[in-house]
Amino acid sequence: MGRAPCCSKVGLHRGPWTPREDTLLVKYIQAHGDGHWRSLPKKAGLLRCGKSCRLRWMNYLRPDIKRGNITPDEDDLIIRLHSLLGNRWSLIAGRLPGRTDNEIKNYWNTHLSKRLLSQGTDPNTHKKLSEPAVQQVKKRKSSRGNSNKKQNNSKGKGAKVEPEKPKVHLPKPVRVTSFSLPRNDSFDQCNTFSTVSSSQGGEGGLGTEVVQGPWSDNVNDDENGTGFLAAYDDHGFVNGSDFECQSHVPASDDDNSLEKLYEEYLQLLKTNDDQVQLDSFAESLLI
DNA sequence: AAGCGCCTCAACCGCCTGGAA
DNA sequence: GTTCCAGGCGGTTGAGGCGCT
Repeated sequence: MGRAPCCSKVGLHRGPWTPREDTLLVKYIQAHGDGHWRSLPKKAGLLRCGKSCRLRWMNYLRPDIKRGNITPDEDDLIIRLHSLLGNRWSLIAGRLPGRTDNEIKNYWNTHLSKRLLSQGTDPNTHKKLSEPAVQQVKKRKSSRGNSNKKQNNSKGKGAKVEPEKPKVHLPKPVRVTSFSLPRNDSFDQCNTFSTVSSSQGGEGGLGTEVVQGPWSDNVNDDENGTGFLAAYDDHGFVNGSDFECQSHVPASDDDNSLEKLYEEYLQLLKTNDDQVQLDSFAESLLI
């Protein structure tokens, strides 16, 4: 018995949000708070599905969101958290102040997984790929621009040749309830480790601190620049037990706090036996 | 300059879970 | 104990931008 859609799609707007819709949503939430997503659109005068409103608010309109310019340290942290948690984007996002799961998921899929592949690391297992696999990746990369360049193109939906899809090799994700890890609270929790929020103006109001635009060039150009990925490979982060955190970029408050954050997680792992490492780690994120 | 194809990322979809009835 | 509802999550899609030929 299939579940009915979350809302009737009839007569509802879809696709990109207009500035007017954004304004309506923001004004409503500022006045009444978020939650009750199903009834919210109606009350706010929006012809949108409640889910769509929630997504828009969570990913783009919340005042505490910072967009773009993922720092190399955040980059590093995402990779390391992913090696521990797998595709549990919401958990990873919860550890990165101002970042959303969608943003991190996209960033992983478009940048980091490719980068790991090109470095000879399996983005799913975070283990070294066999030599032929690495060469295949490089081949594919270099073949870009040739007539045979169609690979994982979503536009060719019909005859989609499945490239190796990322599979999670970790236990089933633990759902984070709004009680155990509410979004905003998670930022606060992060801030117990870090001072990030104080520097990014979370209370700046809608859009005042939102950075629009492409990802930082630093990130894209960082392939070998800071060397942290080389360290990643060399230290085998997969088990989370035999590498050392390294600060590879000039230390700012943000960078240090991210390092600290991750080190705390590592300590949690180190203090438990191997069997319960992941569980403990996951639990630590939920408290 | 034009056309083609890839890349990015905002948005959607379907499923799952927890809580209320 | 069961069913239904609402919220949350990860996976997937596709429009638009961009680079290459």
